Amino acid sequence: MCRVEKAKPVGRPPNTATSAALKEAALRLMRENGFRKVSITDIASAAGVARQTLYNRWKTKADLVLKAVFEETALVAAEPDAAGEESCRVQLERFLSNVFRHVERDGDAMRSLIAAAQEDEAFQEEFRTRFILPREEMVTGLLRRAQERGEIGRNRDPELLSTLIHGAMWYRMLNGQVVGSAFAHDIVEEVFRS
Amino acid sequence: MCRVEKAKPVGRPPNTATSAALKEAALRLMRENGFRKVSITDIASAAGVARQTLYNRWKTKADLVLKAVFEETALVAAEPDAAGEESCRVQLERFLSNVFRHVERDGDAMRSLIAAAQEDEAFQEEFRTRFILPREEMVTGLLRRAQERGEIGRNRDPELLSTLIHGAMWYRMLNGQVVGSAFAHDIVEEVFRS
Amino acid sequence: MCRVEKAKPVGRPPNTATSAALKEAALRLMRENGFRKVSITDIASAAGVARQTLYNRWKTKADLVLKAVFEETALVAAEPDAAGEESCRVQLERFLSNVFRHVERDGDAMRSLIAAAQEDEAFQEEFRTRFILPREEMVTGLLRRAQERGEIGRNRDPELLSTLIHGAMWYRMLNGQVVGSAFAHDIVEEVFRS
Amino acid sequence: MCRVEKAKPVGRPPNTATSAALKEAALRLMRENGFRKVSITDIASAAGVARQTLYNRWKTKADLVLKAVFEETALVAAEPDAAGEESCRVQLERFLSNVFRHVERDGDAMRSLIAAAQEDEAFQEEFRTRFILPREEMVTGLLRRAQERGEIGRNRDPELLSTLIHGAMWYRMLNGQVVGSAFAHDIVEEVFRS
DNA sequence: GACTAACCGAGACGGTACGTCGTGTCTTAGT
DNA sequence: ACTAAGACACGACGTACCGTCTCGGTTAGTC
Repeated sequence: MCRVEKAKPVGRPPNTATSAALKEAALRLMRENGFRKVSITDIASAAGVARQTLYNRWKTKADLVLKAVFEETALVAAEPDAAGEESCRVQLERFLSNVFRHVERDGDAMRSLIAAAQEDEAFQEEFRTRFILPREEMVTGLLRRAQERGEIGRNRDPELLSTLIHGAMWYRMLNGQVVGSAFAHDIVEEVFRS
Repeated sequence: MCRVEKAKPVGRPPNTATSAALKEAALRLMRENGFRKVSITDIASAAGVARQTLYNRWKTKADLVLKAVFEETALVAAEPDAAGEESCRVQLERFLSNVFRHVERDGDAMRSLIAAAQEDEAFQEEFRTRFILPREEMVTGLLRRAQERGEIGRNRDPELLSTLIHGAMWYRMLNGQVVGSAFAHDIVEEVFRS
Repeated sequence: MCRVEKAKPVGRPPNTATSAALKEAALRLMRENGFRKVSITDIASAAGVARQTLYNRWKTKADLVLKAVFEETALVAAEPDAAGEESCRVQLERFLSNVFRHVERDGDAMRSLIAAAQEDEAFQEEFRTRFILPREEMVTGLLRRAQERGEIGRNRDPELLSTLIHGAMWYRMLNGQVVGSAFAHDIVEEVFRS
Repeated sequence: MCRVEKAKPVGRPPNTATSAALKEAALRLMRENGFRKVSITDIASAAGVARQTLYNRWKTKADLVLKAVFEETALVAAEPDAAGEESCRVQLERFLSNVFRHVERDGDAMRSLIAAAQEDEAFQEEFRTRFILPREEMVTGLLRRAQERGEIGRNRDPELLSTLIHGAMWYRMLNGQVVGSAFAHDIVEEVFRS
């Protein structure tokens, strides 16, 4: 029998407070000034930390910000776990409203991340796997349940619908337009029309 | 009394061939390496031109590329001028197919432009006015005609549909997925389902 | 017939005041703090100039300092042009006294340069060619004239004597000892003893 | 009454093999790459030892190397203990030949040490006391004996001669020229000429 | 035979300097 | 007036060492 022993770390362990300070500084500065405008030097000195320390933990600025955003939104985006009698339509609208509200706050950060992903293959991949796909699957899953319950027709394609929904959000966001609960309502209306 | 109708230019006029060479170099290099990876210095020296010459004609790298892309796509995106008996559905699908085919070639440039727009207010505005809105209106107009002809219901919202359509395209493009004629067909199917 | 036209410079010419300021700052800082302790950044900012400007003109800090020292000492080390009835012995003693007085002032800089030369082949070569050899030849020439005049014997080797003389100076200098006119006198005494 | 004769060490004593490994690695790396090019990190990892271990035993890289060189050359430079009938002239020539041969091997290390001494007061002092002065005194002593024996005149200054001799060696060494037995012979010839 | 102080490997961390790159502006001289 | 070439200030980049500091684990010699 073979138990996997977790690799025992040697040497001085990284100071978790330092990591936290860096993440916090990165998110704050990025929200204030945008991803591009913030330099690694800025983040490090805002966190009161040597620049090298940042390089010790993340490969790039994008890497750091990405991880920081993940941690923050991990909780926020908790699946509605839609039990009960509530209709999928209502659930979707509430989910979109929540997401859109979040975008109202962190939209600039997201825009910056999407922009950064366009210039960096590896970043793109990680962003997609850890951020985009999970959200896509939430919507796809919800729509599939709606199909099972007969709220939308058998002939509809949940994945295409999910692309349309997220695409609409991105399109508005990236064009500097508002995304709010009214927009969420309109989208749901269109998707669920008989 | 003497009014100056148009400022008569004195001195040596700008060499139009130079502008063309710069645009050509900019587009080529950007297609090969992406917007961010190409520096103004690169473009200028690829065109065999001094950097200042570039600054004399465009404010920024983004400005140059934007103008260059406009000129190239001006012809491509010529309005279908939808006369005749052809259904709007068919027209829309053909239009989307055309656009998508173009995206397959210049998608990287477009992605770069969209990314650049996220970090530059003025660029965003110009990109939106001269590139995005015209395309949006083409689709909106087409859908409105479809509504008049009864191809889609009175209760549908052409602008929302246009956002959904363009959004889907952007979403796929920015996530590094293919956009092809099959995708165009699926979208049209969804939009025109009764 | 082929006349060598001197390469006509194009573009904005380097600002000579900038070069002068950099050289001056470099020499001053090096005299105050020593070669190693002075960073390129220090020199550039002391001269009120961008760091890149320094890199545009000299390959390394050593390169800059070397050139600066050359220019300064070019005049100082003007050959005695030993005309007249004065004995070579007197001429040599005066020459050494002059050099030693100079060392009293710039000895630290010279020590730094010699040190730097030990870690950099190319620097060593240039230092040797442009600084050391000329001085060596002055002494060798003087001794050769002394030989012709019968002030020293035919069997003596001017080059060996020059090595002994300069070596003594270096040895004292590099060991932090004083080199003064008394030392010059003692050396000459030893060299010219019958 | 209890006087502490020597502080009795408690706890685990330093591993002597570790010190030896560090010294060996330091000398080897320095001979291969020169003093400046070798970092403390390099030495420590070449010896398979943590950096801190090095700092526990020596204050600086120079300190380590200096000590290591001392130990190695302590034996080499064993005084000729000039007994017997051999003339001082022969003894000096043999001594210089030995030293010069050693320089042929470890000259680069010595050059590096001399260079390092120019930038570090304390290092200079230690280098001088423990390395240079002993060698100087060997030569001075030898010359004084030569004077007593009448091999050189009463009016000569042994210390000046020693400075000339060592200076010549340094001068050649620091200028990247060879120092060999022929050079030793020439020097002795000059010193002992009547 | 257990205790305990020092040793030791490994790596975190704040610094400082490095050399390179790109941007936007400027200064020349030549067209 | 435009162009080619290049100077220049500025600011960010990623890397390399330095010297110090924390960890966890290991001895060697006393109690």
